[in-house]
Amino acid sequence: MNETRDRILDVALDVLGENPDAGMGDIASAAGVVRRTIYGHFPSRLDLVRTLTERAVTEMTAVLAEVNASGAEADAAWVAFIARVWPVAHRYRVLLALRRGEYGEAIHGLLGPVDELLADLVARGQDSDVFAQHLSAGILSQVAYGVVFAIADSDLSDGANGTDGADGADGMNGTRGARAATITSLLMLGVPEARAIALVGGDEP
Amino acid sequence: MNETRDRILDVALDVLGENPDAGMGDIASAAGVVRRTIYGHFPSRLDLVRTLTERAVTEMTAVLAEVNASGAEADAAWVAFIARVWPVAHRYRVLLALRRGEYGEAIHGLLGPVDELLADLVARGQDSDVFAQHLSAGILSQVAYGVVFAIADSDLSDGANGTDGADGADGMNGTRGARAATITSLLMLGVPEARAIALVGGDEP
DNA sequence: AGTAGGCTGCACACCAGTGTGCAATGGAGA
DNA sequence: TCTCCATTGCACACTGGTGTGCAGCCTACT
Repeated sequence: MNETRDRILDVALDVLGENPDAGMGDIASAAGVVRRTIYGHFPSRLDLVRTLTERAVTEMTAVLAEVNASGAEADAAWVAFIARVWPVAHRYRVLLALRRGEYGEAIHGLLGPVDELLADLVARGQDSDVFAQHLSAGILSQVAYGVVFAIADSDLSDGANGTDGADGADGMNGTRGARAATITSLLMLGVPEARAIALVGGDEP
Repeated sequence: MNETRDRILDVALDVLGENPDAGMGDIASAAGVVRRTIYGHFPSRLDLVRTLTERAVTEMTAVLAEVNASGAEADAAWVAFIARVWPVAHRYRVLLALRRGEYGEAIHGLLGPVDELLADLVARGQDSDVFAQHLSAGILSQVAYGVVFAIADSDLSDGANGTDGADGADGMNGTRGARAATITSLLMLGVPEARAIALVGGDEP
């Protein structure tokens, strides 16, 4: 039930990910609904953004916790993480964008769990000497995370971004992008190129 | 001459770098001036932002052109570039922030020269096999550039951010940050860790 | 058929930011 | 001292976004 509410959330995730300053009007029309309707589901814009962030954080932490508990080496866990996250990378991009948006301060707290799990993973890799130590785990994880989504933004041209956000397409460039993003982030984490390519599957050049 | 105008530009660079949505009021008070005064120098907010961007682009392209023409290998040139840019990294951060701001579209064109020079440098490195080729030169250069300033943002805590933005302090953490940012970006560009450390000077751990 | 609930399409009030006009102030140089 | 000029401190109009109220409508369910 609550089909409309879900669609609003879905669309808002996309719209705000692209432009954190998008107004209720933009979100509404993108969701094929009138502005007034959104206020029927969310009392305020902040409330919508908060709900949105909570949902994204929940999904992210689930993936991270699972990958983190798999017992794999940190670099392999990182690869698994990117592989799991990549198909909806443009979705989670909102986590980056919202920090800089209007009430980024209010949102920042919600992102704590994600930051923590990412830092844990990187710290684990640094402890077992598979990740470099030029930067603290906290900063390194944030930057690596940012790199992945920066590549997601530029590489896959987001495909058809029409009215409905039906994203079933893991198209070819999506796969290529995933490979590039994984390798690049691994390199940045200090994993040697040979090992990175081995981890990601040494297929095509 | 035009001391006030210069101070406005300086301060605006900082303020907008931190928050691209800052209003004329914020900039004015940060510059120790009343809002009305800014309109005496710049007819509109867009005009201020454009002037600002042009100035930043000019300085950046100067550094890049010089480093690019030095004849050094691409990785060494990159190191020189970061070394030159780092002391005022938080200043040039505006180039990243403005792309996402209100009229990022209008600004994007101004940044062309910087993007081009960066991509040239990276492409040169890829051609001579010192940089990795998982990503196109265009994307790789942008991401590496972003990484450097992301680290600048998080590492040096921006020091005293009081009323006047007098930034004479290249303090200790600034130097450490520069080293970390250079190594990290080199790793991401595909330079082996040993070579990266050699390039940056293999001093302390 | 009747009814309930979600959606619509207006109408507002409100606020924050932009850009302008104009008189007053105050300091630096002729 | 007088004058210029930048800066100030108001005033205002305008815009665009938020959030609310209310009457109507349309659909699904009974």
